[in-house]
Amino acid sequence: MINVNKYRTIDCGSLRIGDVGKIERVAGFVDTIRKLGGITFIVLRDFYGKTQVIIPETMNVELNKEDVVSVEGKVSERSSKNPNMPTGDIEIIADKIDILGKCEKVLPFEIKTSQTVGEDLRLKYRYLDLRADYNKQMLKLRSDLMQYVRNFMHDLGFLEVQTPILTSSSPEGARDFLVPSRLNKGKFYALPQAPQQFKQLLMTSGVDKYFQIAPCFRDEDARADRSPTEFYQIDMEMAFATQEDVFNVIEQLYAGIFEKFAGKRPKTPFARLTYEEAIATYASDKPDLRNPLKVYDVTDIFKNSTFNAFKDNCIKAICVNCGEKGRKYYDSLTDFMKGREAKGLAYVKVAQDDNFETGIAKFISEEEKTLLKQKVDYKEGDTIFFVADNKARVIKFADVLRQELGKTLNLIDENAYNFVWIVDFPFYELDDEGNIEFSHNPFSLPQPDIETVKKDPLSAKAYQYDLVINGYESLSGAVRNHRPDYMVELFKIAGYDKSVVENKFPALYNAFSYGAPPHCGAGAGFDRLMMLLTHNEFIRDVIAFPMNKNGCDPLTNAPNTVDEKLLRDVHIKLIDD
RNA sequence: GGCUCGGUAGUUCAGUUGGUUAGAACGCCAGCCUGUCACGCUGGAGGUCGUGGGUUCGAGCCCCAUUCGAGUCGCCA
Repeated sequence: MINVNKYRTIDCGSLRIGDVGKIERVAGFVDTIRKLGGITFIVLRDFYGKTQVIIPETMNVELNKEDVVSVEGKVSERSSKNPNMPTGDIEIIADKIDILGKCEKVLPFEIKTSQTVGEDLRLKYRYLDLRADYNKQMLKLRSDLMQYVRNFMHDLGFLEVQTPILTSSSPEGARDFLVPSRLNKGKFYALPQAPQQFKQLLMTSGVDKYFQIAPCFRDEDARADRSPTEFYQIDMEMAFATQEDVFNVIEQLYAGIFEKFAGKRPKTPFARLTYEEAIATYASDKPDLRNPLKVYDVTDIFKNSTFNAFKDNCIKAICVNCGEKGRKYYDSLTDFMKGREAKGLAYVKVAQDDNFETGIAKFISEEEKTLLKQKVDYKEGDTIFFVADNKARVIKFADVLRQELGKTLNLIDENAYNFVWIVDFPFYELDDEGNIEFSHNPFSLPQPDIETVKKDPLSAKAYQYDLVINGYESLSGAVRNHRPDYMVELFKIAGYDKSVVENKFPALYNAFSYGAPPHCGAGAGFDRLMMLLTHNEFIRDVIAFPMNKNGCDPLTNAPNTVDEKLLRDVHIKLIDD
């Protein structure tokens, strides 16, 4: 793979016992130095591997860790082999050493253990951090994955099209990054939050299948699993297609990806839940189905309850066997829930002969017990947890409780991957003032049809879908609304005039007025996929040069101030807040 | 913007009720060591305890302010 030249004749990962006797030259970074009296062992590391080099006493060369050197010498069989490294049977007896780049400074952290170091320091010295094996593997995986996706989509006849980076504010909901225009005073470009408009315009242009591994920009706050500022999306769209066609392509793509990069081909087709089912059964629209726990609505059972917290509230229950966990565990769960702004956490334990013990046992009547048995089917040894509050809050609490129980009781197989489509998202919802609002995005096709939606907007569904993997929203897509007349109707229901559609989304509205094919597609988070494949819970660990939580890059000091002159060029004057 | 937690050696951390000269591990430097591979052994250097103020005879520890960082909520089609 490497170029043979004056620096090296072979990489550091390839030499084997059969190469003994050859004269070879290797180049790389000094990984470790072990000096034992007259003999010095160094391990040389390049992108491809590591090779041990012997430096004879007679050579008299001063080396530090991380020096970049080129070494020539004879490949020899080791007298004590190391079965833990691929090149462990051999070593190179150095004959000549050229120091190509000296590491003059004390390293800010040890390369091997950079994962334990504070993130800002790692990012400031990202070029050192990336020298670590795990980061090189990450970069390699990223490259291979990108190549795989590209080949797969291309082979299926999808056309890769680059869409603009400097564009106009798009109809997504996040804050835009703005770029001032020098040639157009007072005007701004926006960086795309996704190529949404362009891919739909491509459909209108007659492109049949489009894809792109697209950079997306959103000026929002970061999370552990969410990169601020910029991330990559596998973006695709198909004309004259249905939801089933998209599912089919995505399932094949993901099955292939997980077969190749995770060693396990998931069963297709993937499971499906409607949004309603997901909320009812798992209290989440992105449930981690590796977690077997279910959430039961027991509001009706306790409508006459004497327990204060249950009065006039929505109540959800989770039933689980907590094994030998004692009082301390229940207290810690209560604290956890209070930390999430729940008022408390009620529970009962099911003892012998289905008797209820501890917690709120004395508040539960025989009748309620019977109904509870029918609903959650508890067994001896189980604990039934209850959360009570208004409906929206109780769903949130049941969700975090279900996740916490799954985690702390080790109910989740960390090596498993679980795929589930969440379909039929509601089209509209009520906002806090009781007005009808779009629930997600207003540009998907309503189902079953426009007439039904007009009659009963709140029960209307959208042809909108997410693919959830292990509780992560990994992909999101929709059957798009390609009918301008529907657009106007749907906006009208949410209280927007026709002019809003025409003025705020002129490109799509106008384009569709010239005849557009029905189309649908999806956008899949590339970085999220990397996290799943590497079992990493921090998105910044799967990006070559990530920004920190505050959208800063400590390495390049971005974002930074600029010269007054540059500001004048783009007609910008800074004001003090 | 809110909430929670944190900032002590190059790095990761410990530091008791407020009490002498602030410790450990790894890294770094020097010496010893010819088969190590997380080499080993001996010694050494390295600190404005984030910053400012306060309480106190005395503050790494208590109080106030401030700043930086992590997580989270808001936000994130």
